[in-house]
Amino acid sequence: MATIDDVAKAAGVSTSTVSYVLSGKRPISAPTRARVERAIDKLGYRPHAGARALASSRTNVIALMAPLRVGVSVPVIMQFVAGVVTRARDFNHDVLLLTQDDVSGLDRVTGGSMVDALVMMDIEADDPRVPVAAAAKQPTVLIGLPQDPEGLSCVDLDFDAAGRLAVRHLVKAGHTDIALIGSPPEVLRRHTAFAERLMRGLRDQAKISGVTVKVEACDSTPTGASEAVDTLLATAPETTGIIVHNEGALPHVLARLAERGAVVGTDMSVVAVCPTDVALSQRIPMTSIDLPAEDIGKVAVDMVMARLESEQPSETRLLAPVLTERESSADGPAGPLD
Amino acid sequence: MATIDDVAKAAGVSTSTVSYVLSGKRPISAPTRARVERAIDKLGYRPHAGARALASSRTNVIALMAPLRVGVSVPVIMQFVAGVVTRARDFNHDVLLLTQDDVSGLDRVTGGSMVDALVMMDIEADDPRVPVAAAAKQPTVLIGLPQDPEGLSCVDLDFDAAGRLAVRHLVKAGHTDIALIGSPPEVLRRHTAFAERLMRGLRDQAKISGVTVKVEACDSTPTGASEAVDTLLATAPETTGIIVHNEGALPHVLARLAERGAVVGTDMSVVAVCPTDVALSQRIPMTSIDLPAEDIGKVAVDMVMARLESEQPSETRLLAPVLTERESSADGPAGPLD
DNA sequence: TATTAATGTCGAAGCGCTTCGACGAACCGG
DNA sequence: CCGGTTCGTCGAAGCGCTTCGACATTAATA
Repeated sequence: MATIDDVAKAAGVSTSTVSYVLSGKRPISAPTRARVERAIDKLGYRPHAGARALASSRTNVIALMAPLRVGVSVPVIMQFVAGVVTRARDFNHDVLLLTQDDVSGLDRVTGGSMVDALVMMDIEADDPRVPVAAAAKQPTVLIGLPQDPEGLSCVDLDFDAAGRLAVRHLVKAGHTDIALIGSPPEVLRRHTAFAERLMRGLRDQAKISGVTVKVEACDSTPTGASEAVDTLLATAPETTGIIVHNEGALPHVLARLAERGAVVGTDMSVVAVCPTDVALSQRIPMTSIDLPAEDIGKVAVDMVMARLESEQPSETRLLAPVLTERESSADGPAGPLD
Repeated sequence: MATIDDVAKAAGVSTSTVSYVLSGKRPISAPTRARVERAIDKLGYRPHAGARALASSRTNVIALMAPLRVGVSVPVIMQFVAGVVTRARDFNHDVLLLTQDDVSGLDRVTGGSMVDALVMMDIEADDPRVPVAAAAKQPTVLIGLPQDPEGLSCVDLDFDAAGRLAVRHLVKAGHTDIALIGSPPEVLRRHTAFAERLMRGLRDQAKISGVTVKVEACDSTPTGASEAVDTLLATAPETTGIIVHNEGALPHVLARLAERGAVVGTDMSVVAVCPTDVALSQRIPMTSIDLPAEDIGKVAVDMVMARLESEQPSETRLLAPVLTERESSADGPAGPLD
């Protein structure tokens, strides 16, 4: 491999000049720059990342912690990941992927200065990674909202507002008996932030609107979905509006409803909280509140890069939920409220 | 951040001694080692990855190219990824994730010595990345089989054998009219290796067994699956055995078959080629040939690490397919052949 | 007991890059 | 026409680590 000195020699300049051509941190005359550039691609020179990291204390790598936990939809995780990776490249950064949610990986990459910054997904209310990340010298952005962000920046869909929006939508259409088919029990047991926030929004709005909301946890399997639907139909047969917040279970919930004779979009209104592509690839185009996973990933990178470039106060960005009406919801027994 | 010199000073030894304690490359007496180790965790010392990379020309990072292409099942990709990441950690390596299939990313990370080795997924017959990887100084393992591996190691399920096995299984059960519902047209257009190999195996065995195999490409959408099923039933109504090689379409294929009145496991035998968990999470437990994605990922890492530790000739490892009978297949019109 | 071989530790020379201060040359206004 | 800028370039000092050769010690061998 050619080194910067080889390039300097070939171009007849000093190494620092080559470095400045590369970084643009000092003015270089056009002819010199041209000579250097010619030498660079004649030799096929690539700066050594480690040497660069050592000298500049910048790695141009960010870490992405994307725990592959049971109960969370893998395609949705990947949408976040894709957003992060894509946007990181726009900032000339690469992504180091950590799939275990252990704290050890975290301080390996931060302590060892392997990365310039951190993005962490799937944050729990009381996540052990948060204090560790807060103590690191690298800026961190959380996708999700812990109880105490400890000065870290956060970004997520405003699930609280999403919950309220979903209920309002159903109430406005005349539904008074509403249910949530939610995350798998494991997810709730972990106090995953987004699940709890949606439920809070739901309940708050239900109280305000004076309607009932029955909550049913649901495994992301055909069986789990069937059970959830069955117990719902058994314990709250008057239900006419269902909110589904579980990408994996959604198709099976719809299938079970069909088997049980409930016609979605007529007898039963269903609002999904999920990425748009998931909403559209069901048997019926679903009325849904979009979970803009890829965008959130991109915003996370934007935020973390901003903090890298200049000291900035931490901020929390909650994206406003957008509900799109499609064919899975209709007016309820009380008729449209206008 | 504490440096190795700080540790040396604190322990009253030279820096090289600290280094040798860390690497174990030279014998160090127990008391010295103890003093050094105490100093290390008193200071919270972490070696600087860049400095280490520069001095040792080892980064302890491997690159994983996992292009997120249309038509390939995201959960399946993630199983490969999970296998790679997990196993890499066993070798004390982290994973740099590249999701674009462009060659530029490839030589950024190899040329810049950002990684020690490479694992590339989703290999096409004539993949432009292959020659580039072959020219890199880092060892590379391909998950998939290009036309010309150019001295690189490869690992994959033996799709050729899988195709033959699937046909043999159906023929033995008395089916003579067999069909494949395969990958999406985009995947075939890209000449993705595994899709073509499965089809080759299928056809070879069909010729040998004297049966017909109708091949139907299939989008991984409800519509795509329905269309595939419909045209199959229209153009080859005598079909009694179907092989499905398309994780995304599988549930929709089964749904459509049900709608069309074909009882899977009785009228119609279906063999899936997919990961076991996918086979088990269908409406019926599917007879399937396992695609051991996570294992393949792990093997890829094992192979690449072996080449890293000692110069070894390249090898191609094709995992033997295993068919597990479950409830989606049964004897056909000609009855069991024994 | 003299000789050789481990064993344990140190010092110093890099690894390839960035960056700071310095310096000559060209350029400005007064 | 001269002091003060600005521009373009250079040299050298690190960044924090690994690793090689050297050098004492101590243990094993004859």
